[in-house]
Amino acid sequence: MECCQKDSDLDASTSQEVKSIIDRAEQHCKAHGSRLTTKRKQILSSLIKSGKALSAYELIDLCKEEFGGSIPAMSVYRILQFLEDEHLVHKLNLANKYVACAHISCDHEHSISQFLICGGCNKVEEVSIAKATIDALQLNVEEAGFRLISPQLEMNCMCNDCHV
Amino acid sequence: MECCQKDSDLDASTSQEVKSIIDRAEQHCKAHGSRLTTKRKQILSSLIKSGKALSAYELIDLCKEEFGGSIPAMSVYRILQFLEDEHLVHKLNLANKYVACAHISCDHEHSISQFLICGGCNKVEEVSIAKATIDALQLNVEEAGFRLISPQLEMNCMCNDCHV
DNA sequence: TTTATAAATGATACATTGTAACATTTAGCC
DNA sequence: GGCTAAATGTTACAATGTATCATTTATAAA
Repeated sequence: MECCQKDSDLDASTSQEVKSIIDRAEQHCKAHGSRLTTKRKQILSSLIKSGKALSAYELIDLCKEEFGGSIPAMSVYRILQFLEDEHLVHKLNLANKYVACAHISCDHEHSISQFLICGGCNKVEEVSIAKATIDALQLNVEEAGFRLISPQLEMNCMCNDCHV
Repeated sequence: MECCQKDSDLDASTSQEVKSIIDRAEQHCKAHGSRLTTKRKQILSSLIKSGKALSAYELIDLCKEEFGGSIPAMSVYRILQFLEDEHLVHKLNLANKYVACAHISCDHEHSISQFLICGGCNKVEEVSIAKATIDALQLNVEEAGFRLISPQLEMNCMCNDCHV
């Protein structure tokens, strides 16, 4: 098993695990001279706990449910932007949703990820792509006279739980 | 050169070429028991002429400019849905925009496409992916317990014209 | 040709998503 | 404490997308 691959049946992480990931995220921010504030922690841990891709407005509801106070939409978008800049969260443009990075707790830089998004329950798996596959796609890009900007592969899928 | 590969400097197709593609699209619809109405032709030919990815509202403006009468948003969305169902148009979810299929004039079924979307000018290239590459991605999907739904790869790029 | 029927389009109102601009609060530092 | 910058709140609005019902248009039957 890879260093940062989670167990298959571990979508709903225990609060202990969540806390550990948040701690790592906080260290990461501190090292970068930024701060993981309370609200930012709330958003991030909501994302981690859910194990799914969530929209900004779904996160508002979830945070209100779980932590009480309501966070305005504007703040949620700003916080998501911050978390994305810190590489703690990925924005999935296919679904207009956000998902916690699967690699917060590992030290290594991860390369291009392939995101599998379940159209039924919005569960997301972030898997890594073989270098040869990336190279093949990259070659297509260059041959067409383009350059890659956000090297992140998103695919609309159905997970086996949702697919009847 | 492949059967359906267009010349590199042919983004703004001549009206003759557009007409020819529209004719093919009309035949295609007739064969499927559907109709390519005037409004549907307007939307499709606007997309073909532009050679870019356009949003629904950009299409409204373009059609008004070019054909006079204004098409309500609701109709545009319905028409785009129709054209997508007929495989004449692809919806690019990354950009919330629509692009004419590059293969309207070829008979063969085309496989999974890789869409290169320029973040500067929204120019789009639709290229085909080697089977080995598709298989590699597909394998990742299955190993994660997912099934592919819309096998269409979209990538945020910059074209060489926009990239300074 | 006229009439019934379904398909296509129009109109209205509204839900959702996202952001600009400015005000206020909070945290860190002297 | 008091200063400064960062973070969050508030308001208003732009952009995108859809539900619902009304109207028009095309097709086929009488």
